[in-house]
Amino acid sequence: MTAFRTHTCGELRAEHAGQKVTLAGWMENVREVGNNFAFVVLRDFYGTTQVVVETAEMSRIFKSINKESTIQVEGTVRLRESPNKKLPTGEIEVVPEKVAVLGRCRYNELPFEINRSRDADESARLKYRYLDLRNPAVKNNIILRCQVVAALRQAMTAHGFMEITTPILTASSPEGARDYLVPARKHPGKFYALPQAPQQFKQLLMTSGFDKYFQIAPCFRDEDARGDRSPGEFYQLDMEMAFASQEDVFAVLEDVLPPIFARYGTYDVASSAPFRRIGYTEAMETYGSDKPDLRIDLTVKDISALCQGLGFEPFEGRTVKAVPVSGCHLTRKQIDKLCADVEVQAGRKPYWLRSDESGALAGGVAKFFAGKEDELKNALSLGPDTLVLIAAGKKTEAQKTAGVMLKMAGAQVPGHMDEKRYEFCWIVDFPMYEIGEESGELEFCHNPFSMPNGGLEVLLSAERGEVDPLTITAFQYDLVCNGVELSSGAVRNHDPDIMIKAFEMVRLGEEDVKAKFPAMYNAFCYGAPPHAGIAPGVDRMVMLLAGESSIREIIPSP
RNA sequence: GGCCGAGUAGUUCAGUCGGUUAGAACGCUAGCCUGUCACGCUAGAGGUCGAGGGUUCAAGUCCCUUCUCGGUCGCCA
Repeated sequence: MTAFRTHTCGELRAEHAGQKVTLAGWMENVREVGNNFAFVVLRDFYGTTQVVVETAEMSRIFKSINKESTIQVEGTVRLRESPNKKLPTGEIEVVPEKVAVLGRCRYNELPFEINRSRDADESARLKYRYLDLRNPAVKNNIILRCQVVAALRQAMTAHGFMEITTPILTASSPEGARDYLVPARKHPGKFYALPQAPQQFKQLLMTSGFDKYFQIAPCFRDEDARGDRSPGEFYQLDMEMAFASQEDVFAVLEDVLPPIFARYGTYDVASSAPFRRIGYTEAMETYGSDKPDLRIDLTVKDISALCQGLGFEPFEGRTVKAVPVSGCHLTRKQIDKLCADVEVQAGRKPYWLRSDESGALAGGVAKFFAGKEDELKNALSLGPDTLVLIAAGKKTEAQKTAGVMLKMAGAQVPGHMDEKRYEFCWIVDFPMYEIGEESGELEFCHNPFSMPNGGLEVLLSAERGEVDPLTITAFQYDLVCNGVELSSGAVRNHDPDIMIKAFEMVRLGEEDVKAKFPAMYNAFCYGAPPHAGIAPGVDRMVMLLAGESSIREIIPSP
C-alpha cells in the first residue's frame, strides 16, 4: 500500500473478489472485443492485472490513453467469467470506477513492442533501454543479478568474510590492461587511474591484519568489448584470505558457488566439491584451451610423430593435433562449414579426414596417410563414422586451433555435449615464466606477484642452472565453468626476498619492484601473512546463470 | 587496427537474371465485434531502400568510396 495503490498488479487473487482496490501501472494492452467492451492489461513491476471495460464512458476514457502511459485505476475486484490459468492473476479482473493518467505516453507508436523487445535491433534497445527493461523477460535478468549479488554477500558473510570498500580514484596499478585516467584538479598534468582491480588494496588489508576480506568490486579496464566482456567497467566478487593456501581458497568457492548456481541457475550443477583440478599443461594438451568446456566429451590427441614423412608439407616438422569426433554424419558441405567456422575463430584452417561406415579412411587429407592407416587408427582409437579434425603448426598454434575445433565440433555435432548442466573445474599450475615472443627472453607469464611453487628454493635452483625456469609453476589458478573463465586468483608472493629473486630471473631487481609497487613492497617488509585470493566475475556468473550469451543482457545500463 | 556479416515501412524481415506502381507480418489509424488474454474480421495510412559517387536505356539489386551496428582476432585476469 502506497499513496498511489492498495495492491500491486501481481497480487490480486480470487479471495480478493468484492474488494475495492486501487492499482497503478503501465497500460500494456487494450483488447477491444465488442462495442464498448474491452480488456485492458495493467502492468507494474510485480505482474499484470486485467481491467474490464463495460461502459461507453470507460471505453471513451481508455481510448484516449496511449499504451505505455502510467495510469491509476480505482475499482472493484470480481471473479472472471472465463479465467486464465496461465496467469497468476488470471482468476480475477478489476471493474474500474475511476481512472487517472499519471504519466502520459505521448507516442502511439513505440520504437519496438515492449514484450518483443528482445527481437529488436540492439542499438534501438540500448537507446530506449528504459522501454526495453519494461519487458519482463529483460527485467528478470536484472532481478536475477540483484538476487545473485545478495546471495553472494550473504554467503561470504556467513563464511566470515568482511566487505570492505577500496578507493576508486587511485594510482595506476599492476594489471596488464590500459588504465582509465581522471585529471587531478589540484595537480595539473597529473591523473588518477581508476582501479583495474582492488588487488593492491586488498593485499595491504591482509598486511594490516584483516583476515578475510571480500567486496563486490567495480573494476575498470580500457579494453575493447566482447560478447562475454563488458567494455570499460565490470564487477568482481573480489576476496582475499590471510594465512591461507590455494586449497583454502578453493574450499570457500566450492562451498559458496554451487548452492547459488543450483538455486538461481538455468541448469543443474554437475560438479560437486572438490571441483576437478586440471594442470595448465594438461588442459592445453587435452582440451587445447585453458578454459575447457567439460560438457563436451571430445579430447585432443597428438599425432605429430605419426605425421612426419607423409609427403604432406604442412605437417612436416610441425606439431599436429587431432580431434576425433565419433558418430559424425555431417555432409561434406557441413564439414566445410565447420572448418570455415574454426578458421574464423582460430585464424587457421583445419585439415580433416573421416572414416566411413566400414572404417575406411576417406576425404580431406586421408590420401596422405596411405600405408599408415592402421597406425593412425590405433593412435586415435578410430572407429567407423568418425570425423577427424586436424590442426598443424607451432605447438601453441596447433593447440589453440585444436581447442577451437573441439568446442565447435562439440557444439555442432550431435551427441558430444550435454548442454544443460554446469561443469566447474580449476585450472592450476600455470607456468611462472615464458619465453617472450618478441624479446626471445625469459618473461613473466602472468601476474608477477604470484607465489612460485617451491618458493625461494626453486628460484635459487633455477639460478644455479639446476632447474629449467620454464618448468617453474606458480600458485595461480583459474575457475572455469562451461568453457567460461569465471575467475582467476593466486597465492600471493608476500615475501620481499622471493619477490626480488623472481624479478631477478627476468633481469629486473629490487629497484624495479620498489618503483612499480612501492606501497606493497614496503608493507611486506613489515611482516606480511601468507595470503591468497580470487575474484570471480559477477557479470559472467550471472550470464551463465541466466543462460545468456551476451553480457549486455544482464547489465542494467550496458 | 585486421577479417567476416548486416543496414529496405515505427519494428522484424522478404525482394529471383538489373526491368511495370518495392512486398509480408506485427504495430499504428478508422469501422465491425459482449469473455478476450499473441483476441478476431474489414479497410487505410506509412518508404531519401544508411550516405555519396559511378556503370547502364534502366540500380534496392552491379562497381567504388564512406558511415553505423554486430561478430571475431589483436588486446584483456
